[in-house]
Amino acid sequence: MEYFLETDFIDLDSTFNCGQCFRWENGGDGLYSGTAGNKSVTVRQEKKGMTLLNVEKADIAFWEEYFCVDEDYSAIIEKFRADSTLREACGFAPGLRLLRQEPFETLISFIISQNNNIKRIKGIINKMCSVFGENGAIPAPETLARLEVGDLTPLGTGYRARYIIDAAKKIVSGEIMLDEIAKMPYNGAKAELLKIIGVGGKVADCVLLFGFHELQAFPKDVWIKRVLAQYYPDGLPMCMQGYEGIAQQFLFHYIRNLK
DNA sequence: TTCCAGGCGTATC
DNA sequence: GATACGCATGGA
Repeated sequence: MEYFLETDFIDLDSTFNCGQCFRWENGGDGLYSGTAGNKSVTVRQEKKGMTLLNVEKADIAFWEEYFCVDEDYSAIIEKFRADSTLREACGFAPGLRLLRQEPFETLISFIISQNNNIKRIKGIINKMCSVFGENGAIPAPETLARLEVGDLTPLGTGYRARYIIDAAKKIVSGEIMLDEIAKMPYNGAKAELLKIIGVGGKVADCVLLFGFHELQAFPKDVWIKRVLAQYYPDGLPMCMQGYEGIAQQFLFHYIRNLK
């Protein structure tokens, strides 16, 4: 069935291409096809929201959650206007919205992302899903935990192969419990994620922000470090407080697309 | 050929 | 705690 998912405003192009997700493809004419968790859908850009083109009724709630339809961005962006740099970044892509992604998929994706570029990240994740996943979804932790480094290196994961396997093993063994992390405050949740080999502060913050919707997480990658040095040498402005992660994403998308 | 990419582990101080 | 270096891979 088709379903109109109403939001205040969401720009699918900047939302899917701002580096938070890796599994959406632009089909042209305002159409995008993507996979999240074990569900796939095609969406069409609308003025206020989007139309889900091939969705089952039972999955509508899932996509409403995924697209965070109840987040009040007009209020958040209004607060951000107190800072001139952030005001420009929001003006550059006013319809950019954070997604609420599946934690394990986000964890594996951002382990792969380290010291890598977005195009390659997408390719590696897509290969991993088609080779080891069911129906094109990200492989289950149990599947990845059974692999050896040599099984993954053909995908191009490079030295990150052992990190991926370590993450999967710690989840299968129960040493890391994503359901528990979801309930924990930011600092404790981050400490748990840091137990995984290959997960440092930046990857942990990405997982918390994109996978657990911890909006105070502020991932510091090479691009954002340049932003901090150039625009915020004395720290982040007050107007970001509580929504540092959303601000980060506007800034990241802005700085990457400046000529 | 060298440099870089949504960094991190390890060694060393 | 800070800093230096190596690391797989492929595109520029």
